[in-house]
Amino acid sequence: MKEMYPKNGRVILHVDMNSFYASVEMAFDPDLKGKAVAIAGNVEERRGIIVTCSYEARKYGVKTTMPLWEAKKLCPHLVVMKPNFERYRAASTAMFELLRQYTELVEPVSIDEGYMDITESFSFGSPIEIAESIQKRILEQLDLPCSIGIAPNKFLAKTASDMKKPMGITILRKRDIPSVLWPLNTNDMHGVGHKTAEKLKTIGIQTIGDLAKANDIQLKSLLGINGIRIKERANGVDFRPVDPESVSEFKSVGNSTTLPRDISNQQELFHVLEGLADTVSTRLRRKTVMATALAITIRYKDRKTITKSMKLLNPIHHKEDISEVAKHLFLKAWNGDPIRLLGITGNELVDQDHAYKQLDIFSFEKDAKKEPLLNTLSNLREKYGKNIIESAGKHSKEQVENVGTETSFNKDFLRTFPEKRKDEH
DNA sequence: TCTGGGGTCCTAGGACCC
DNA sequence: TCTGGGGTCCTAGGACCC
Repeated sequence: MKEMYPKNGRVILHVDMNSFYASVEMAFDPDLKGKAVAIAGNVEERRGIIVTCSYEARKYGVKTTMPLWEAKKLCPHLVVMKPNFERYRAASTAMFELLRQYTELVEPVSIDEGYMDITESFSFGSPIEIAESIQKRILEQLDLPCSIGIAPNKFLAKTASDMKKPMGITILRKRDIPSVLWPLNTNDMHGVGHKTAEKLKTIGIQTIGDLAKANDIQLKSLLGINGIRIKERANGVDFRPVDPESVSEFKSVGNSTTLPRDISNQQELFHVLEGLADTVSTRLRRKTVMATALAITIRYKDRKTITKSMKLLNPIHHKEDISEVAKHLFLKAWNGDPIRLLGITGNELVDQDHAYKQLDIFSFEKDAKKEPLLNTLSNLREKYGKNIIESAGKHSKEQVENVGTETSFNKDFLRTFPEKRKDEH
């Protein structure tokens, strides 16, 4: 089996859990086995959609992202459940622990799938023996089905795991590419969605094989750097390493909600924002990070979606601060129309300890940690116009100190200000 | 009475700097 | 006699994925 791969080639597995949420519910309550089960968001409200469904439900045409009412029409006896994320997280943790018994090189990509680099794991057997062992043990120990792809890189492994569901094991070798990969339509490719597939059609590219042979210049002008990348993938080229650390390097934390009805009353909307800020605050703290930038999302009833974002002078994680900045952004973005969805996202996250250390360097007030940091850029902008650095520079010393007492911002601000200016030349 | 909620990455224009 | 060519940062929006 080993000589199947080039001497210095890698062996990558992609482990993909089959209809994960529904399978976890069935493992939890075996009475559900064999039934048409669907997990749906917003079950008791309108606009619920199918998040995952069992293979029995799929037989009736029920699909992921389908509106709930439509799924019920197709399958009247559908068992609809709300998601139990704690259960799924627990199952996910157990699954990844099992994978790590074969190698440390395990990269979770989402709650229900991950890559493994088993190039050095030959002591556990051939790649296919390892895949069989993993699949069998996940089924026996967790009562959960999965599909596994075996290939020389991530893209091909991911493609392979998708080819046989449920409970498949598929090997995709480089030499299989022309016969297996190339006949497929481009939008079957991971990384090519509806829009890209449509664009590709305009230059006569329908299949992955067409893409593999496409003209670089034309692709680049049509799709930018992504055009080149998907062409490489279509040729089975993908050098991305399996990175076990990537999972802990999250870059944003957000919360959004579709309102039970479209709302245009500002007080109600503010109340929603406060709830979202509370959730984001809790999630930030749980991850012991703070946000250095904040964004809000507004979706109107015609589904037009806009975002408004802002970088902050200091990292925040208190709900009061998040709420305040979010409302500020909201008022700048909202055109007064009825709103369907609101969201808040914290971006440019920094480690909490690191954030406090920075405050210490600026010899921040001793009680700074007790009081919410009402010293965001938005406050200062509201008081002193849009360019706080410039306008503050024109204030007298007393005025600047006034800013400080009102916003508990003074020392930080005064020390940061001169450093912001680069040397003249 | 169509289309949730969690994310990542990329692009493009304007401001600003040297 | 009004104007170049880098570069970074910020913001908005789009595409994609599970």
